[in-house]
Amino acid sequence: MTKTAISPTRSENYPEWYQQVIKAADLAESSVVRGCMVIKPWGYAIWENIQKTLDGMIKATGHKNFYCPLFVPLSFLEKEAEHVEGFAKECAVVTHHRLEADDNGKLQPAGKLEEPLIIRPTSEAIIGDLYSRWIQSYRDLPMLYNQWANVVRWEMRTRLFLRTSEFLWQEGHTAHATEQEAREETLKMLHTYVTLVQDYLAMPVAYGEKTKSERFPGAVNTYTIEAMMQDKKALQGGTSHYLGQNFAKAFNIKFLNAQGSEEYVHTTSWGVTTRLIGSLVMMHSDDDGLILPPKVAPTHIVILPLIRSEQDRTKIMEYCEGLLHALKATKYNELPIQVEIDASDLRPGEKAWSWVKKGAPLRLEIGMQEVTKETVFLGRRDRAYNEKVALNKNEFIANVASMLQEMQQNIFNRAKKFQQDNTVEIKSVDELYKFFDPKDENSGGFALAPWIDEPESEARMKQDLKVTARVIPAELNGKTGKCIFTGKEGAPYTIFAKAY
RNA sequence: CGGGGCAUAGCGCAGUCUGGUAGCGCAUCUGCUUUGGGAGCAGAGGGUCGGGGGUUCGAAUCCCUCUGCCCCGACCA
Repeated sequence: MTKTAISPTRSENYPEWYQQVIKAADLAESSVVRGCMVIKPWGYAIWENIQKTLDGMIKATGHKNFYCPLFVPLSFLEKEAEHVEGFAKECAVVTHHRLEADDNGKLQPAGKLEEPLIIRPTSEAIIGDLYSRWIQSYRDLPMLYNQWANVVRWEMRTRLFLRTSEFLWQEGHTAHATEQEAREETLKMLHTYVTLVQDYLAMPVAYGEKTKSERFPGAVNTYTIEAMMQDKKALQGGTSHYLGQNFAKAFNIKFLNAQGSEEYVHTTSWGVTTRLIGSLVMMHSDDDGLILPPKVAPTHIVILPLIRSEQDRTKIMEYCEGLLHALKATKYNELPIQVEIDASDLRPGEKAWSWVKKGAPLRLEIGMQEVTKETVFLGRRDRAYNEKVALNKNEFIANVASMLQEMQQNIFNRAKKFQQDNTVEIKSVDELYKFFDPKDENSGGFALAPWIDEPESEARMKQDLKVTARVIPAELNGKTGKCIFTGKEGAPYTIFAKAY
């Protein structure tokens, strides 16, 4: 029986384990403000790494960053009927612009606004208004902009990173002359997200189109990336929408084409959020805490000096500094390797465990033995804690980048295997009900079944099994079969799962 | 908005039924001893018991009221 750093373990209580990992890794904590979180430096550094990588990808595909206001006039939101219906219930509304002390000295809102302002739940509305003025001619198209921002959705129930009232994201908004071009853009960005999560966050995903009921309010088509967590539930990691001319018509976004006649543009929008950090935690971590894929880790290698007697201090620290500089001069994933010496005076065991819980990929314990023998004593986060090895210092430095890459690949492979092992093709309603057996806690996963998208069977699954249609996997290239509910032919294979 | 809970030290809790000087664990601080698998011992600091009102000689405890939060449901990146 081995003691784990995180209690409870995943098998004992998965949701509580998730909260404890976040706490132990010092990623974030909940704020005094209901439903909001404070993202702490280690968590924010992960977000900055995701941002840096994705921002590069967004720019490489021809987009430019801009920034729009936090506030959206209420009347703007009203313009697209489905859109407002989808978001109305979760809007935070600003009605006043001043505070005045009342007779009891309590501050009261004063200065009522003529028109209430909505704190953006998403920015289609305000950007629709901008684009209607910015776009006049076919020469203005395509308009390819992205913004990094915070948004607020007043959710009923919140969980750190997975669903908070305020969250950080990027939202791309593009306008195109033709439907075909806008559709290509939608899919291009979907694939950008697939690359980001798979190659960078080491998260295998199923990707493709959403079913009708899961569509973004106001979209013609919604595409998604869906990841499987270690409790076999699905988590939507990002979306890309083809909005057709819905927003163009609502906001009057028109252009003169080359032939001199007026047309509505076709728009898209796409986004990923700080939720990615939540899925990263739930997909890769273990009962000892966070496990970070090296590409996203703020610190790749932590050097832990073990100073037994003061007379050794200078020698050990010099050796550590030398190691630090040599490692910093090496590159992984085309960027300098991030190395840190933890010189805090915690006890060795405690210090090492704190970095295990934070998910640092490599730990180097350095004492007099290493100094004398010119070695490093290495612990890897993808191996057991006590599986440490002594390696020649120079060999380690020479091989460190490939070691990190091997870890990155291992982490992806392990998650991929888990997803594959828990994805099952379903041929009948009976099989579906067996797969999601409510009496068996270990049941479930991704059920791949041919299905005609209609409300009756969808409601039935949700009611009986708490299961929803997650995605029609694009990898199957439109493969169809006999709908398991209606028996109709031509039903697209669809992934069903319990979802976050 | 429906149903159920909770509010006591920085964090987690006991004490409330049955009223009688505010407790425990962790964390913090100090000292000594330890240190290559999460240290031990000794000591110290820290709370108008969520707010307001009432009953009482006396209220964390009983009554009224207000506020905030959590869980289950509907909503959701």
